Amino acid sequence: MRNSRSDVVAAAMRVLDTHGLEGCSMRRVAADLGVQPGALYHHVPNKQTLLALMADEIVADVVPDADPHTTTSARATDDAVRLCRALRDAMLRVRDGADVVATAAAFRLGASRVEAELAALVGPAGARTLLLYTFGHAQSTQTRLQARVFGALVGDADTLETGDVDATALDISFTEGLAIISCGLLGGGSATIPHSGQSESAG
Amino acid sequence: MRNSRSDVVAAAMRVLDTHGLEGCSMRRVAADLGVQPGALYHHVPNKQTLLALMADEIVADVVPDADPHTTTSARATDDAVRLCRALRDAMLRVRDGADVVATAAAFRLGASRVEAELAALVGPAGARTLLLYTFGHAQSTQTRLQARVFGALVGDADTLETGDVDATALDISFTEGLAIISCGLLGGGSATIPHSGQSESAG
DNA sequence: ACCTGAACACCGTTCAAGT
DNA sequence: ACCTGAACACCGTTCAAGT
Repeated sequence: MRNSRSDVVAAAMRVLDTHGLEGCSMRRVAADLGVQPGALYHHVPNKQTLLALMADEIVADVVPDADPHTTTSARATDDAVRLCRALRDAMLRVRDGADVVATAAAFRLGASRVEAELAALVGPAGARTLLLYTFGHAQSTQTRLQARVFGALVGDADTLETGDVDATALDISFTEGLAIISCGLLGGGSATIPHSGQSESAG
Repeated sequence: MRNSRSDVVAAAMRVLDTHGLEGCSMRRVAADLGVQPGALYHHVPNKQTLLALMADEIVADVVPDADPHTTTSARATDDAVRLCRALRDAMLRVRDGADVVATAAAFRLGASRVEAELAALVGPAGARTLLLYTFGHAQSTQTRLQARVFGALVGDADTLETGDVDATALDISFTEGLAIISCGLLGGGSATIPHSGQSESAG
């Protein structure tokens, strides 16, 4: 054989890095592989599936950096926050990564590995809340940092006026929201208390 | 004159309703207006701008249904939650509305009217957190409900297995997340206390 | 099994020329 | 000022035919 499915995904990741999500066309991926556009459809049924595979790769090595001795719920919330941080880092590491992951995740929210891990720590409602916030903030961050680069290239004076944001300011902004949510998770009330083990369905 | 800018936006909203965001092409909007594609560029510089105008229209009449006697912060948080609910309703009211608004908002987070109102109630960090959650949840909701309709048309048996979600279940899910965040906003700690009047910059 | 060649049915955007 | 006609440089996807 000449090309495998993972060759296609690897090529797509390369094109994503050099041309961004908007420029990541099937035809360009094919060109990167030195192959005709139609050839891709032997390895992948359509573009949407290819994007989902890319999203999986971006998120692949997002792991909680703490061992699972979840006794107090304060500890669990802390682990969940760390997992969100790792997820955010993974998405920001690749060009337009947040958009790729968020788009693919929208289709199957409730079915991802990271969400399951979060749900085990802080319950399903907490997991959704954290995940949606993390996706949204990362997308916004990436859009703004990219706009800043673009503005710098054009020499746009408005850039400093409307978007005087740097990476560290956005980091702090992310942390603030995370603090609000985790505070709400600890505050009791309507927040579901997670089972310390797995949930009933592993599907 | 034959067509104004608002005619173009109105036509775009019609096309959005009948064909969805994916099918909302400049050429189709032009056809709806009985005009050549190039004619649109007399009223709008590009498609991105048209989408932003559509987003403005979708969100236009999102107003807080409570008067501004913000004395206790519990009251302010409640108003903020109600504003998020109104925003969500407005987005869900039109086909793919959440995607349209979220895409347009990503470009200028920190510059929208609704965000400013939220910030006045619960501070900038709280506003961002609520807004990103509301966008993300609404997008996910709309994607899933649409997938359910599609599955029903195709008669896909997996629909019931993987996505047994209805509108009310998603409503409850939204409320749960909102409860977590507002609980965090009230919990004090790192949440910024809003000024009861305006912030320093009205820009 | 994997790929080529070629087509089909589309896109957003530009721009001279008309009225 | 607003629009036509026509083009430019692209898309995703399909499919007979080759090896």
